[in-house]
Amino acid sequence: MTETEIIQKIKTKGFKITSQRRAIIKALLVSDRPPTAKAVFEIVRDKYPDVSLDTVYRNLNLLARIGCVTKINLKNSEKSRFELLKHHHHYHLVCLGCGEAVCLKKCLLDMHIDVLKGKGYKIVGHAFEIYGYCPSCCNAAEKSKEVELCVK
Amino acid sequence: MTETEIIQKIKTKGFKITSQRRAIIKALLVSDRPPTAKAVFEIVRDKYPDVSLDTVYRNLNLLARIGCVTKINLKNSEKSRFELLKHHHHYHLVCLGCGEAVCLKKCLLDMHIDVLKGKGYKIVGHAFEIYGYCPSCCNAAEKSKEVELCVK
DNA sequence: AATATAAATAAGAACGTTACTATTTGGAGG
DNA sequence: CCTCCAAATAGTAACGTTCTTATTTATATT
Repeated sequence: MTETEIIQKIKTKGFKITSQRRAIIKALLVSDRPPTAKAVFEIVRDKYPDVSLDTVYRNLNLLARIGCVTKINLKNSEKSRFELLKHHHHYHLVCLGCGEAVCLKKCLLDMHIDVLKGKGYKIVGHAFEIYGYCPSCCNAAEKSKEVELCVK
Repeated sequence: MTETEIIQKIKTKGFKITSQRRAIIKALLVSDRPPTAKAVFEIVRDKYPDVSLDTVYRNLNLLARIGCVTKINLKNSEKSRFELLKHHHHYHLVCLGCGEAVCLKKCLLDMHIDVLKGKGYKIVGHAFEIYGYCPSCCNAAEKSKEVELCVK
């Protein structure tokens, strides 16, 4: 999404445009990979030294709620990352070793979602992530006695 | 899983059996719905007043890593819950209004997982949750200007 | 049974994120 | 251009979870 589209959406929803909010959106746009809240905070602070971390979180979560941003919540207590909504949203296999994400085609949620919508549910989001180790990390993992397949 | 099976698995993996660890497993077994870490902590503390919350977390996470427990990480910063592994694992639609979870049949992950395993990935877990509002909560949600479908 | 060692523990600090409160600000209507 | 009010903000406290460190404990080996 472009800055203009995001601003437009915020206005449509009845929220206000503040300078901090603009700066947070810009920070998302200039980040190459989905940034953490703290990374956004540091970018915004260059221009607005008094901005609070709370403001950054509040706005990132707002953008997620109105559908401009996807909040990527990896398990294992890693920090959340905030990804600008792409038109072709997809899912990932996240390697717990190196952190790299392999893209998966989206092809399996629609059935459930359609059924639920038909029954009067309102769907606002979903999480679908597979966790594991990529081949090059498997050697290291092999030495650990903890690693095991959860899904047969 | 039974207590004996869990203990056996811990031993197999080379970890030790401590009294706190036993008490944590028992707490999982007596809980009707998957408990939070704090709930486990309070049960265990009845018998071991000096147990630390850290110990509870450490052990619950260990049980998750060795495949005895599923860690349920709802978005929106709710607390994690820890569910003893059932043989027929399934997924949920979690209502953000009332918190109720509707069970979904498991029928869609296997394809991806098989492909990945064929390529040498080691799968240790996954997250699959749909977030939204159930019909009876939709009325309340209707009044909010924030609610919107993310998935068309 | 005594010993050695890796693992587990308690206590508290640290981290990521959200909640609270008093103050400031955007933007709609006069 | 003013006024007004809901919304947004900064600052800080609180919450859930993990990390660090020094101490204790479980288990294997003698």
